[in-house]
Amino acid sequence: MITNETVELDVAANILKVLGDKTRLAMVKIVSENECCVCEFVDLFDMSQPAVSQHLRKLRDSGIVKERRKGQWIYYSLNPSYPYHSFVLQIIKNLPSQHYRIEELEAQGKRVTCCDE
Amino acid sequence: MITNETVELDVAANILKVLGDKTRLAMVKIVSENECCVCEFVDLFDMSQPAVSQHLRKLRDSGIVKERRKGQWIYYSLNPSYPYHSFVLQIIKNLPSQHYRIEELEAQGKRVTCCDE
DNA sequence: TGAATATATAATAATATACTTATACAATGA
DNA sequence: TCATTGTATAAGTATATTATTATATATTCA
Repeated sequence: MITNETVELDVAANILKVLGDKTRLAMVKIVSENECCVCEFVDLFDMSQPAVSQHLRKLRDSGIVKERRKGQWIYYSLNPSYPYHSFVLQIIKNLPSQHYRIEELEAQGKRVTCCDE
Repeated sequence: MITNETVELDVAANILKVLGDKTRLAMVKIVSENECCVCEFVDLFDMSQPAVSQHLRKLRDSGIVKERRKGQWIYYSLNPSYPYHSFVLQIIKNLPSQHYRIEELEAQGKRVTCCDE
């Protein structure tokens, strides 16, 4: 749901800066559709694990996404308690779904098993 | 008016990167409400003329804003023919109005006279 | 407890960004 | 035509960003 609250200029600029990177924008769209863990991003983006971690840290530090540890894995998802969550949703809603990427991972057997809990 | 067209990920990331700067985001919000020329931005942001010009160039090169020469002055405004115009509108619609800034300029007599044409 | 796996962090290097100063270009008006 | 004003561009510099490599931390399991 999209509300009509105004977002201060500098807050908005910071959010847009964090989202203004192709990798991070894709990450945000992906976690808005599927909870996802670090090693899956490594596969999805064909990128080193530290590089992925550092992008995720920016997203986490800003508050846009949150993490949830499950055993050895840390799952990332959109953070609905983020004060500017609806602003983020509004931005990503017109991005093409990235669900097909998750399906490709599954087809390759690379999706982390998380069917418990 | 906001349409529901999807915006490719890398296109969106580039737009967000351009808007992910406080000065440029303010510029875009301002020109969405008032056509504005370079020297006015210099006053508004208390910033050097070349710095302003370089920000405007990024906005112009991306297609987000357009320019119109009027005598010695060059006026900037949102570019409604930009293919992703509605995406930009959607982003800036929740930013606080910057019209008061223009009114302050007017009160100080610093608004460029553009009452002709 | 120790090895294996998942993730985070630190240090570093390459590149990008956003200013500054100096200068060029364009339009106006005496 | 020349001085003035508004704007753009070029060159240089300081800082920020994003990757890499190396290492640390955390969890699981034998």
